[in-house]
Amino acid sequence: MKETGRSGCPINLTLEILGDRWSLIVLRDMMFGNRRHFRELLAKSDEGIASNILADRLKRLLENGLISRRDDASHKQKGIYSLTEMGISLVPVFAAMADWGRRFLPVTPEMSIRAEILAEGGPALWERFMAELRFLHLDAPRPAQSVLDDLTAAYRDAVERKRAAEAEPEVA
Amino acid sequence: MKETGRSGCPINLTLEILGDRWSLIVLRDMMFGNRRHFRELLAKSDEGIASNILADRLKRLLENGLISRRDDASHKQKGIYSLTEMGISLVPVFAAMADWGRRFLPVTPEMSIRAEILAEGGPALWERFMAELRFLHLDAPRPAQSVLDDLTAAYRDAVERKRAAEAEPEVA
DNA sequence: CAAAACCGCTTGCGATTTGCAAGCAGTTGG
DNA sequence: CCAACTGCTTGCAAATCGCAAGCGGTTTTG
Repeated sequence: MKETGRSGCPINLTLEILGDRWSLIVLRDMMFGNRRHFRELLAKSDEGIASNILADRLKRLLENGLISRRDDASHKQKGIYSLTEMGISLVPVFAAMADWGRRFLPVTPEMSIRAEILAEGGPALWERFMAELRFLHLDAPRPAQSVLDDLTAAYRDAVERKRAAEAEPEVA
Repeated sequence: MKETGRSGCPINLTLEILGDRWSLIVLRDMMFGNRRHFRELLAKSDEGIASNILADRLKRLLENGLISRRDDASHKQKGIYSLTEMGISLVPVFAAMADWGRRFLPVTPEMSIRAEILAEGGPALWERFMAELRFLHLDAPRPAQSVLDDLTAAYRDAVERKRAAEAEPEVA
Protein backbone atom coordinates (compact mmCIF):
# COMPACT_ATOMS: atom_id res chain seq x y z
CA MET A 1 0.00 0.00 0.00
CA LYS A 2 2.15 2.85 -1.17
CA GLU A 3 1.16 6.46 -1.38
CA THR A 4 0.76 7.50 -4.95
CA GLY A 5 -0.70 10.93 -4.36
CA ARG A 6 -3.28 10.55 -7.06
CA SER A 7 -7.02 10.89 -6.95
CA GLY A 8 -9.83 8.88 -5.40
CA CYS A 9 -11.53 8.37 -8.76
CA PRO A 10 -12.53 4.74 -9.31
CA ILE A 11 -11.04 4.71 -12.80
CA ASN A 12 -7.78 6.11 -11.52
CA LEU A 13 -7.57 3.74 -8.57
CA THR A 14 -8.29 0.80 -10.85
CA LEU A 15 -5.52 1.90 -13.18
CA GLU A 16 -3.07 2.23 -10.29
CA ILE A 17 -3.56 -1.47 -9.62
CA LEU A 18 -4.20 -2.89 -13.08
CA GLY A 19 -2.84 -0.22 -15.40
CA ASP A 20 0.11 -2.01 -16.92
CA ARG A 21 0.75 -4.44 -19.71
CA TRP A 22 0.84 -7.64 -17.67
CA SER A 23 -1.42 -7.69 -14.61
CA LEU A 24 -4.59 -8.39 -16.55
CA ILE A 25 -2.79 -10.95 -18.72
CA VAL A 26 -1.91 -12.93 -15.60
CA LEU A 27 -5.46 -12.69 -14.30
CA ARG A 28 -6.84 -13.66 -17.71
CA ASP A 29 -4.75 -16.85 -17.74
CA MET A 30 -5.85 -17.73 -14.23
CA MET A 31 -9.48 -17.03 -15.06
CA PHE A 32 -9.92 -18.44 -18.56
CA GLY A 33 -7.02 -20.89 -18.70
CA ASN A 34 -7.27 -22.07 -15.09
CA ARG A 35 -3.51 -21.69 -14.66
CA ARG A 36 -2.69 -21.81 -10.99
CA HIS A 37 1.08 -22.46 -10.66
CA PHE A 38 3.98 -20.12 -11.35
CA ARG A 39 5.40 -22.31 -14.11
CA GLU A 40 2.05 -22.72 -15.79
CA LEU A 41 1.59 -18.97 -15.92
CA LEU A 42 5.17 -18.53 -17.08
CA ALA A 43 5.41 -21.05 -19.89
CA LYS A 44 1.94 -21.46 -21.27
CA SER A 45 1.27 -17.83 -21.91
CA ASP A 46 0.85 -16.83 -25.53
CA GLU A 47 2.60 -13.57 -24.82
CA GLY A 48 5.71 -14.88 -23.06
CA ILE A 49 5.93 -13.00 -19.80
CA ALA A 50 9.39 -12.83 -18.18
CA SER A 51 9.81 -14.67 -14.90
CA ASN A 52 10.82 -11.61 -12.88
CA ILE A 53 7.86 -9.66 -14.19
CA LEU A 54 5.53 -12.53 -13.36
CA ALA A 55 6.93 -12.77 -9.83
CA ASP A 56 6.50 -9.05 -9.35
CA ARG A 57 2.94 -9.00 -10.68
CA LEU A 58 1.89 -11.95 -8.55
CA LYS A 59 3.29 -10.16 -5.53
CA ARG A 60 1.43 -6.97 -6.36
CA LEU A 61 -1.82 -8.80 -7.08
CA LEU A 62 -1.44 -10.56 -3.73
CA GLU A 63 -0.78 -7.31 -1.90
CA ASN A 64 -3.83 -5.74 -3.52
CA GLY A 65 -6.09 -8.63 -2.68
CA LEU A 66 -6.93 -9.80 -6.19
CA ILE A 67 -5.44 -13.24 -5.71
CA SER A 68 -4.43 -15.50 -2.84
CA ARG A 69 -1.68 -18.06 -2.48
CA ARG A 70 -1.51 -21.34 -0.62
CA ASP A 71 0.92 -24.23 -0.60
CA ASP A 72 0.29 -27.21 -2.82
CA ALA A 73 -0.12 -30.26 -0.56
CA SER A 74 1.21 -32.58 -3.26
CA HIS A 75 4.46 -30.72 -3.84
CA LYS A 76 6.35 -28.84 -1.19
CA GLN A 77 7.68 -26.21 -3.54
CA LYS A 78 4.57 -25.46 -5.48
CA GLY A 79 2.23 -22.68 -4.57
CA ILE A 80 -1.32 -22.51 -5.82
CA TYR A 81 -2.65 -19.11 -6.79
CA SER A 82 -6.37 -18.51 -6.62
CA LEU A 83 -8.63 -15.66 -7.53
CA THR A 84 -10.33 -13.87 -4.68
CA GLU A 85 -13.85 -12.48 -4.91
CA MET A 86 -12.19 -9.22 -5.89
CA GLY A 87 -10.44 -10.94 -8.78
CA ILE A 88 -13.49 -12.93 -9.84
CA SER A 89 -15.48 -9.70 -9.94
CA LEU A 90 -13.36 -8.56 -12.86
CA VAL A 91 -15.35 -10.82 -15.19
CA PRO A 92 -17.53 -7.95 -16.48
CA VAL A 93 -14.41 -5.83 -17.05
CA PHE A 94 -12.82 -8.63 -19.09
CA ALA A 95 -16.05 -9.11 -21.02
CA ALA A 96 -16.26 -5.41 -21.86
CA MET A 97 -12.59 -5.14 -22.82
CA ALA A 98 -12.67 -8.31 -24.90
CA ASP A 99 -15.81 -7.20 -26.72
CA TRP A 100 -14.27 -3.83 -27.50
CA GLY A 101 -11.02 -5.45 -28.65
CA ARG A 102 -12.71 -7.90 -30.95
CA ARG A 103 -14.72 -5.12 -32.58
CA PHE A 104 -11.90 -2.65 -33.19
CA LEU A 105 -8.59 -4.49 -33.17
CA PRO A 106 -6.99 -7.08 -35.47
CA VAL A 107 -7.82 -10.09 -33.35
CA THR A 108 -7.49 -13.63 -34.64
CA PRO A 109 -10.78 -15.56 -34.98
CA GLU A 110 -9.84 -18.40 -32.65
CA MET A 111 -8.73 -15.98 -29.95
CA SER A 112 -11.93 -13.97 -30.11
CA ILE A 113 -14.45 -16.80 -30.01
CA ARG A 114 -14.60 -16.67 -26.22
CA ALA A 115 -15.04 -12.90 -26.27
CA GLU A 116 -17.93 -13.39 -28.65
CA ILE A 117 -19.64 -15.96 -26.45
CA LEU A 118 -19.22 -13.75 -23.38
CA ALA A 119 -20.65 -10.76 -25.22
CA GLU A 120 -23.65 -12.70 -26.50
CA GLY A 121 -24.30 -14.35 -23.16
CA GLY A 122 -24.44 -11.02 -21.37
CA PRO A 123 -24.56 -10.46 -17.62
CA ALA A 124 -26.52 -13.67 -17.02
CA LEU A 125 -23.71 -15.75 -18.48
CA TRP A 126 -21.08 -13.71 -16.63
CA GLU A 127 -22.84 -14.45 -13.39
CA ARG A 128 -22.84 -18.17 -14.10
CA PHE A 129 -19.16 -17.97 -14.99
CA MET A 130 -18.40 -16.17 -11.75
CA ALA A 131 -20.27 -18.82 -9.80
CA GLU A 132 -18.05 -21.41 -11.45
CA LEU A 133 -14.92 -19.44 -10.62
CA ARG A 134 -16.04 -19.32 -7.00
CA PHE A 135 -16.18 -23.09 -7.10
CA LEU A 136 -12.75 -23.42 -8.70
CA HIS A 137 -10.96 -20.78 -6.64
CA LEU A 138 -12.91 -20.38 -3.44
CA ASP A 139 -14.88 -22.97 -1.54
CA ALA A 140 -18.21 -22.45 -3.21
CA PRO A 141 -20.38 -25.42 -4.22
CA ARG A 142 -20.07 -26.81 -7.72
CA PRO A 143 -22.52 -25.13 -10.09
CA ALA A 144 -24.89 -27.06 -12.31
CA GLN A 145 -23.17 -26.51 -15.62
CA SER A 146 -19.72 -25.30 -16.57
CA VAL A 147 -19.29 -22.09 -18.54
CA LEU A 148 -15.53 -22.54 -18.62
CA ASP A 149 -15.90 -25.91 -20.36
CA ASP A 150 -18.12 -24.30 -22.98
CA LEU A 151 -15.66 -21.48 -23.54
CA THR A 152 -12.70 -23.85 -23.72
CA ALA A 153 -14.49 -26.24 -26.06
CA ALA A 154 -15.44 -23.41 -28.39
CA TYR A 155 -11.84 -22.21 -28.40
CA ARG A 156 -10.49 -25.71 -29.11
CA ASP A 157 -12.97 -26.10 -31.94
CA ALA A 158 -11.84 -22.83 -33.45
CA VAL A 159 -8.20 -23.84 -33.21
CA GLU A 160 -8.97 -27.23 -34.72
CA ARG A 161 -10.92 -25.72 -37.59
CA LYS A 162 -8.05 -23.36 -38.26
CA ARG A 163 -5.52 -26.22 -38.28
CA ALA A 164 -7.69 -28.23 -40.63
CA ALA A 165 -8.10 -25.27 -42.96
CA GLU A 166 -4.34 -24.69 -43.02
CA ALA A 167 -3.54 -28.35 -43.65
CA GLU A 168 -5.85 -28.38 -46.66
CA PRO A 169 -5.41 -24.89 -48.09
CA GLU A 170 -7.81 -25.05 -51.05
CA VAL A 171 -11.20 -26.70 -50.85
CA ALA A 172 -11.74 -29.12 -53.73
CA MET B 1 1.53 0.34 -36.01
CA LYS B 2 4.56 -1.37 -34.60
CA GLU B 3 5.23 -5.07 -34.42
CA THR B 4 4.99 -6.26 -30.87
CA GLY B 5 5.17 -9.99 -31.50
CA ARG B 6 2.43 -10.76 -29.05
CA SER B 7 -0.82 -12.61 -29.50
CA GLY B 8 -4.07 -11.88 -31.31
CA CYS B 9 -6.11 -12.19 -28.14
CA PRO B 10 -8.56 -9.30 -27.78
CA ILE B 11 -7.56 -8.74 -24.16
CA ASN B 12 -3.91 -8.63 -25.09
CA LEU B 13 -4.41 -6.33 -28.06
CA THR B 14 -6.50 -4.00 -25.93
CA LEU B 15 -3.74 -3.90 -23.32
CA GLU B 16 -1.12 -3.14 -25.95
CA ILE B 17 -3.03 0.05 -26.76
CA LEU B 18 -4.52 1.00 -23.40
CA GLY B 19 -2.41 -0.91 -20.90
CA ASP B 20 -0.62 1.89 -19.13
CA ARG B 21 -1.32 4.35 -16.35
CA TRP B 22 -2.36 7.34 -18.44
CA SER B 23 -4.12 6.50 -21.71
CA LEU B 24 -7.47 5.78 -20.08
CA ILE B 25 -7.11 8.81 -17.81
CA VAL B 26 -6.83 11.04 -20.87
CA LEU B 27 -9.83 9.39 -22.50
CA ARG B 28 -11.79 9.63 -19.25
CA ASP B 29 -11.21 13.39 -19.07
CA MET B 30 -12.24 13.82 -22.69
CA MET B 31 -15.32 11.66 -22.20
CA PHE B 32 -16.64 12.69 -18.79
CA GLY B 33 -15.04 16.11 -18.41
CA ASN B 34 -15.39 17.16 -22.05
CA ARG B 35 -11.81 18.38 -22.11
CA ARG B 36 -10.76 18.93 -25.68
CA HIS B 37 -7.60 21.07 -25.64
CA PHE B 38 -4.08 20.14 -24.63
CA ARG B 39 -3.97 22.65 -21.79
CA GLU B 40 -7.33 21.58 -20.45
CA LEU B 41 -6.18 17.98 -20.29
CA LEU B 42 -2.87 19.03 -18.78
CA ALA B 43 -3.96 21.39 -16.02
CA LYS B 44 -7.40 20.29 -14.99
CA SER B 45 -6.56 16.69 -14.36
CA ASP B 46 -6.87 15.50 -10.78
CA GLU B 47 -3.88 13.28 -11.27
CA GLY B 48 -1.42 15.79 -12.73
CA ILE B 49 -0.13 14.26 -15.92
CA ALA B 50 3.21 15.57 -17.21
CA SER B 51 3.13 17.49 -20.45
CA ASN B 52 5.49 15.20 -22.34
CA ILE B 53 3.51 12.15 -21.28
CA LEU B 54 0.28 13.81 -22.37
CA ALA B 55 1.79 14.70 -25.74
CA ASP B 56 2.98 11.14 -26.19
CA ARG B 57 -0.36 9.61 -25.23
CA LEU B 58 -2.32 11.90 -27.49
CA LYS B 59 -0.03 10.92 -30.33
CA ARG B 60 -0.48 7.22 -29.63
CA LEU B 61 -4.24 7.53 -29.25
CA LEU B 62 -4.31 9.37 -32.57
CA GLU B 63 -2.21 6.71 -34.27
CA ASN B 64 -4.45 3.98 -32.93
CA GLY B 65 -7.62 5.71 -34.05
CA LEU B 66 -9.20 6.35 -30.64
CA ILE B 67 -9.24 10.11 -31.05
CA SER B 68 -8.95 12.67 -33.86
CA ARG B 69 -7.53 16.14 -33.97
CA ARG B 70 -8.51 19.26 -35.85
CA ASP B 71 -7.50 22.90 -35.66
CA ASP B 72 -9.53 25.30 -33.57
CA ALA B 73 -10.94 27.95 -35.89
CA SER B 74 -11.02 30.51 -33.09
CA HIS B 75 -7.39 30.18 -32.11
CA LYS B 76 -4.60 29.43 -34.53
CA GLN B 77 -2.52 27.49 -32.05
CA LYS B 78 -5.20 25.41 -30.44
CA GLY B 79 -6.06 21.95 -31.56
CA ILE B 80 -9.32 20.26 -30.69
CA TYR B 81 -9.22 16.60 -29.82
CA SER B 82 -12.32 14.50 -30.32
CA LEU B 83 -13.27 10.93 -29.58
CA THR B 84 -13.82 8.67 -32.56
CA GLU B 85 -16.45 5.94 -32.64
CA MET B 86 -13.68 3.63 -31.43
CA GLY B 87 -13.08 5.85 -28.42
CA ILE B 88 -16.77 6.38 -27.71
CA SER B 89 -17.24 2.62 -27.72
CA LEU B 90 -15.13 2.40 -24.59
CA VAL B 91 -18.09 3.59 -22.51
CA PRO B 92 -19.01 0.04 -21.38
CA VAL B 93 -15.37 -0.61 -20.47
CA PHE B 94 -15.27 2.53 -18.33
CA ALA B 95 -18.58 1.62 -16.75
CA ALA B 96 -17.33 -1.87 -15.85
CA MET B 97 -13.98 -0.62 -14.53
CA ALA B 98 -15.57 2.19 -12.54
CA ASP B 99 -18.13 -0.14 -11.01
CA TRP B 100 -15.41 -2.59 -10.03
CA GLY B 101 -13.25 0.19 -8.60
CA ARG B 102 -16.00 1.69 -6.51
CA ARG B 103 -16.85 -1.71 -5.04
CA PHE B 104 -13.34 -2.79 -4.10
CA LEU B 105 -11.08 0.24 -3.85
CA PRO B 106 -10.91 3.20 -1.46
CA VAL B 107 -12.70 5.65 -3.72
CA THR B 108 -13.97 8.98 -2.46
CA PRO B 109 -17.77 9.37 -2.46
CA GLU B 110 -17.88 12.39 -4.74
CA MET B 111 -15.62 10.71 -7.29
CA SER B 112 -17.70 7.55 -7.40
CA ILE B 113 -21.15 9.10 -7.79
CA ARG B 114 -20.88 8.99 -11.57
CA ALA B 115 -19.73 5.37 -11.50
CA GLU B 116 -22.77 4.57 -9.41
CA ILE B 117 -25.17 6.26 -11.82
CA LEU B 118 -23.61 4.49 -14.79
CA ALA B 119 -23.85 1.13 -13.03
CA GLU B 120 -27.47 1.64 -12.08
CA GLY B 121 -28.43 2.96 -15.50
CA GLY B 122 -27.00 -0.10 -17.23
CA PRO B 123 -26.53 -0.60 -20.98
CA ALA B 124 -29.56 1.53 -21.82
CA LEU B 125 -28.01 4.55 -20.12
CA TRP B 126 -24.61 3.82 -21.66
CA GLU B 127 -26.20 3.85 -25.10
CA ARG B 128 -27.80 7.22 -24.46
CA PHE B 129 -24.47 8.52 -23.21
CA MET B 130 -22.73 7.27 -26.33
CA ALA B 131 -25.34 8.96 -28.50
CA GLU B 132 -24.57 12.19 -26.69
CA LEU B 133 -20.83 11.71 -27.18
CA ARG B 134 -21.45 11.22 -30.90
CA PHE B 135 -23.15 14.60 -30.87
CA LEU B 136 -20.33 16.27 -28.95
CA HIS B 137 -17.41 14.65 -30.78
CA LEU B 138 -18.71 13.55 -34.17
CA ASP B 139 -21.39 15.16 -36.28
CA ALA B 140 -24.36 13.26 -34.94
CA PRO B 141 -27.63 15.05 -34.20
CA ARG B 142 -28.27 16.37 -30.70
CA PRO B 143 -30.00 13.78 -28.55
CA ALA B 144 -33.18 14.51 -26.61
CA GLN B 145 -31.69 14.66 -23.14
CA SER B 146 -28.14 14.95 -21.83
CA VAL B 147 -26.63 12.15 -19.76
CA LEU B 148 -23.41 14.12 -19.33
CA ASP B 149 -25.30 16.99 -17.72
CA ASP B 150 -26.90 14.56 -15.30
CA LEU B 151 -23.55 13.00 -14.43
CA THR B 152 -21.86 16.35 -14.02
CA ALA B 153 -24.70 17.77 -11.92
CA ALA B 154 -24.61 14.75 -9.62
CA TYR B 155 -20.86 15.14 -9.26
CA ARG B 156 -21.13 18.85 -8.49
CA ASP B 157 -23.82 18.15 -5.92
CA ALA B 158 -21.59 15.59 -4.23
CA VAL B 159 -18.67 18.02 -4.13
CA GLU B 160 -20.92 20.76 -2.79
CA ARG B 161 -22.34 18.51 -0.10
CA LYS B 162 -18.82 17.52 0.90
CA ARG B 163 -17.72 21.15 1.12
CA ALA B 164 -20.73 22.04 3.23
CA ALA B 165 -20.10 19.10 5.54
CA GLU B 166 -16.47 20.11 5.99
CA ALA B 167 -17.35 23.74 6.68
CA GLU B 168 -19.71 22.67 9.45
CA PRO B 169 -17.96 19.66 10.96
CA GLU B 170 -20.43 18.69 13.70
CA VAL B 171 -24.15 18.72 13.18
CA ALA B 172 -25.93 20.57 15.97
C1' DC C 1 1.24 49.03 -29.19
C1' DA C 2 4.22 46.90 -26.04
C1' DA C 3 4.18 43.82 -22.20
C1' DA C 4 2.21 39.89 -20.21
C1' DA C 5 -0.22 35.82 -20.43
C1' DC C 6 -1.23 31.84 -22.84
C1' DC C 7 -0.86 28.20 -26.79
C1' DG C 8 0.70 23.26 -27.95
C1' DC C 9 4.53 20.87 -27.50
C1' DT C 10 9.77 19.68 -26.95
C1' DT C 11 14.13 18.93 -24.56
C1' DG C 12 17.37 17.48 -20.89
C1' DC C 13 18.14 14.53 -17.39
C1' DG C 14 18.03 11.53 -13.33
C1' DA C 15 15.16 7.79 -11.45
C1' DT C 16 12.42 3.91 -12.19
C1' DT C 17 10.76 0.03 -14.81
C1' DT C 18 11.22 -3.35 -18.32
C1' DG C 19 12.90 -7.46 -20.81
C1' DC C 20 16.15 -10.99 -21.39
C1' DA C 21 19.33 -14.56 -19.87
C1' DA C 22 21.30 -17.05 -16.50
C1' DG C 23 21.26 -19.08 -12.15
C1' DC C 24 19.87 -20.76 -7.34
C1' DA C 25 18.54 -23.86 -3.51
C1' DG C 26 15.34 -27.22 -2.67
C1' DT C 27 12.09 -31.31 -4.33
C1' DT C 28 10.64 -35.08 -6.89
C1' DG C 29 10.65 -39.26 -9.72
C1' DG C 30 13.28 -42.82 -11.98
C1' DC D 1 22.29 -40.77 -7.31
C1' DC D 2 21.07 -37.95 -10.78
C1' DA D 3 18.30 -35.54 -14.08
C1' DA D 4 14.36 -32.93 -14.39
C1' DC D 5 11.58 -29.68 -12.31
C1' DT D 6 9.90 -26.30 -8.56
C1' DG D 7 9.16 -21.08 -7.50
C1' DC D 8 11.74 -17.31 -7.71
C1' DT D 9 16.14 -14.10 -7.80
C1' DT D 10 20.03 -11.58 -9.82
C1' DG D 11 22.75 -8.82 -13.22
C1' DC D 12 22.52 -5.80 -16.66
C1' DA D 13 21.32 -3.06 -20.75
C1' DA D 14 17.57 -0.61 -22.81
C1' DA D 15 13.41 1.72 -22.62
C1' DT D 16 10.22 4.52 -20.22
C1' DC D 17 8.74 7.84 -16.72
C1' DG D 18 8.32 12.14 -14.27
C1' DC D 19 9.79 16.58 -13.34
C1' DA D 20 11.32 21.22 -14.68
C1' DA D 21 12.45 24.40 -17.87
C1' DG D 22 11.96 26.38 -22.20
C1' DC D 23 10.59 27.48 -27.23
C1' DG D 24 8.43 29.96 -31.08
C1' DG D 25 4.28 31.74 -31.90
C1' DT D 26 -0.61 33.91 -30.74
C1' DT D 27 -3.82 36.35 -28.16
C1' DT D 28 -5.17 39.39 -24.46
C1' DT D 29 -4.42 43.32 -21.59
C1' DG D 30 -3.23 47.88 -19.72
